[in-house]
Amino acid sequence: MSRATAARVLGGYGRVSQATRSRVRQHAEALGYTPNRLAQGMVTGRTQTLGFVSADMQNPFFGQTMRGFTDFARSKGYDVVVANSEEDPQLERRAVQTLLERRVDGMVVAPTELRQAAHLDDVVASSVPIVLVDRSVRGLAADCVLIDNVSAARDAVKHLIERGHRRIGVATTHLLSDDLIAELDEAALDARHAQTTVARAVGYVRAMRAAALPVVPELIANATYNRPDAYRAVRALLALPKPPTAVLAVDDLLTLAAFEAVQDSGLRFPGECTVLGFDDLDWTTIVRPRLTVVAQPAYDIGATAARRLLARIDGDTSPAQTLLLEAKLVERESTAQAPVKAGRGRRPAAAPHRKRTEDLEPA
Amino acid sequence: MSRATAARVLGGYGRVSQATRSRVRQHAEALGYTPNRLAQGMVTGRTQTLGFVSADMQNPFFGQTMRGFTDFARSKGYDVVVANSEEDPQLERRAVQTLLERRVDGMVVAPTELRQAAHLDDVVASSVPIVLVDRSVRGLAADCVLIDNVSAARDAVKHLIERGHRRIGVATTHLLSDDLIAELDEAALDARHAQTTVARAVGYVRAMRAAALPVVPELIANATYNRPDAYRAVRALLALPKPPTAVLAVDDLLTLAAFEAVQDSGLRFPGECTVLGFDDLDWTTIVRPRLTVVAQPAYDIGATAARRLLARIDGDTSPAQTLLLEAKLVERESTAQAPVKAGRGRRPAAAPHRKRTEDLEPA
DNA sequence: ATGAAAGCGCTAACAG
DNA sequence: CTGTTAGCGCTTTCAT
Repeated sequence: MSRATAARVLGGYGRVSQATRSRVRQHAEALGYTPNRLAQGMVTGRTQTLGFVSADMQNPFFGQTMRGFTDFARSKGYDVVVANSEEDPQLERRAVQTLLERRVDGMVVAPTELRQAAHLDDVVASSVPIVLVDRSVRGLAADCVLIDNVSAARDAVKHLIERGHRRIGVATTHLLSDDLIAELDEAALDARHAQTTVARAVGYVRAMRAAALPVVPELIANATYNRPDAYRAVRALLALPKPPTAVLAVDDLLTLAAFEAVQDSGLRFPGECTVLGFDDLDWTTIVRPRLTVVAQPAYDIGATAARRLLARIDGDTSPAQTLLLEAKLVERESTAQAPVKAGRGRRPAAAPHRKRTEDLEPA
Repeated sequence: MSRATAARVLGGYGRVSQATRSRVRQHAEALGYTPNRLAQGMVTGRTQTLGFVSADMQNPFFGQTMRGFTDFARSKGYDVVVANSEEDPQLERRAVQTLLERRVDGMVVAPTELRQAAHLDDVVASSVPIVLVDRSVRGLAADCVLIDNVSAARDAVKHLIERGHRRIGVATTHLLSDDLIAELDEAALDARHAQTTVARAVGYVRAMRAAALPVVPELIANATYNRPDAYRAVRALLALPKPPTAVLAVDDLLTLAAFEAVQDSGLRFPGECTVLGFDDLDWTTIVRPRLTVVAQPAYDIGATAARRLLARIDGDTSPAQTLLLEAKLVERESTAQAPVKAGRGRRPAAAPHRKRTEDLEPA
C-alpha cells in the first residue's frame, strides 16, 4: 500500500477502512515503526512542544511551577523543553532564541529584566505565544501569571500587627540604595513590575504606614540572594538595642536564614521574636511552633500559565491579561501568641538541646 | 544568491568568501531569520536534544540532578526535554516513546521498574544512547550513574555505632512483607538493582550484623512515600518500651518526618534519640544541633550522566558501565555526643517554646 | 567559491 | 476509500 494510506492510519487523520487500518498497524508494529515528530512538525507547523525558561529549576518555587506547567501541558499532548536563565539576561536571551529555533508552539518565561526585554518583544512580534510567570515586564503585551506581591506582604504584616507586633523588621533583597524608604515609595508606583522581593518590601511599608507605625531603615535588612549573607543581615537586625518582635522574610531563602538567625540570637522564638516567611516549604512545619507563612500557589501558577498559553495557541486573540493568583496566609502557631517584651524571661541557658551561638556565622 | 550559500554561512559548514559571508549575515539579520532546527534535525539526523525522565522533577534530588544534567548539556549545545513518570511504569513508557518520536540524541531515565523494562531494551536496541540514574535495571546494557546505597547506609550506621549507639532504628519504605530480615538478606544478593530505599535498608542490616548487633523487626519502620504515614511509623518506633537511641531515615521525606517525630515524642534530641538522615537539604542545618546526613552528589549524578550520554552520542561503544559516585557522610552536631540512657533527664515540660504533642498526627 | 538538485519523513490537497 | 503529487526548510553531493 502507499505511504499516504499508512500515514493516515498512523496519524489518524484521513478516512481509512477497518481492514487496511489493522493491516497497517500490524506492519508498523512488526517494523518497529516510530513516527518522526520532526517531519510532522515541519509540515504541520506545530511541534507540540512548549518552552519553559526560569531562573533555576532547582529552586522549589520554579520546581513546583514547572511541575504544574508540564502536568497541564502533557494532559494536552505537549512536551516541554526547559532552560535556566540563572537571572542572567544573556542566558535568558539565548534560551529564548533556541526555543524559537526549535519552533516551540509557545513558551513561558520568568523574565530577569523587568524594564526592558527586546528579545521578548521579538517573540511577541513573531507571534509565538508567550506567557510570563512570577514577574511582569512593563509594556510587554503578553499574558502574565503571578501573585500580587504587594498585597501578599501587606496582609502578612497586617496579620502581625493585629497580633500585637509593633516593631516589625523585614528581610529583603535588591534594595541597595541609602534612602530606602523614599525609594520604596517610588517603587510602589510601579510595584507590579518590580522584582518580587522589592514589591513585597513595598507591601511591608504600606502595611506599616496604614497602621501609623514608623518605617525605620534600621529595621529593613537587605541581603544578596545568598544564605550566609541573609543570615548575617537578620542577625544584625536582632542585635539592635531594640530588636523587632517579628521579622517578615520575603522569600524562601530569607525565611530559612531568618529562622536560623532568631534561633541563634538568644531571643525566644516566637515569644520575643518570631518569623513570618514566604513560601510554604516542608520544613516550616517541622519547627515547633510551626511557622506562619505566605504560601504562593506555585503549582497553580504553572498550570494556569499552561492553560493561558494553550488558549493562545488555539487562537485566542483577546488582549493580554495579567492573572493575579491568590497567595494564602497560612496561619500557624508561630504567630498565634502576642509578643513578649524582650529582656524578660530569656530562655535558660541550661536548655541542653539548643546551643546558644554567639558568633554571626551560619552553617 | 542561492539558498545553499546562505545555509553555508549560517550553518558555518562550507567554504564561503568573507564578502558574501557578511552580506548574508546582514540580510539574515534584516529579515529576522531564525534557523529551523527541525529541518536541520531532519537532514542531519541529530536534534541536539536530550531527554530526561525522572519520577518527579519537583523532588529536590531530581531537581538537582536535572540541573546538573541540563547545565552540562547546555555547555555542549544540547537542550533537554523533561518528563515525570510519577513512578508509574505506564507514564514512563509513554515518555520514553515520545522522546523516541522526537528523535532525541539520547536520554536519561530514572527507571521505575527495576526487574523488567522492555521499553528500555527497545531504546538500547534502537541504538539511541540511554543512561540510567539513581536506579539500575537488572540485565539492561546501559550506563548507569548512582551512589552505592548499600554502603552509604552501612557507613551511616557504622558511624552511629562508633558514637555509642546500640539500639538503632531505621525508617524505610517498600518493605511490606512480614519476615523482613530474611527478605533483606535475599535482597542483599541483588542490592544493586533494588529500590534505593531497600538497598539502604540492606546497608543498615549489614552494619548491624557486622557489629554483632541484633536486627530486630520492631526497629524497622516502614512507611509509604507519604509524610503523615512516615511520621506515624517513626512515632510508633519511638513509643516502644525501649525506643532506639538513633534512627536512620533513608530518604529526604523520611528524614523530615523522623526529625519531626523525635521532636514531638518527648525524647530529647539528640541525647535520647537522634536522627541521621539522607539527602542534605537546606533545613538540616537550621535545626540545632545541626543534622548529620548522608549527602548524595545529586548535581554531579546529573552532570556525570550527561557526560556519559554525550560520550555515547559521540560514538563511544565501550561496554556499559555503572558509575558509583560517592555519597558523603556529613558529620554535624546531631551525632557528636554519645547517647544518654532514656528515662533520665527528660526535658522539663515547662520548656515554653516547645509544645509536647501527644497524639500521633503530624502537620 | 558558488549554484543546482536531491531528499530527510511527513501531511495536505487532489485525483481517481 | 486509496494512490499520486508537491513541498515544509534544511544539508549535502555534485557541477560549474
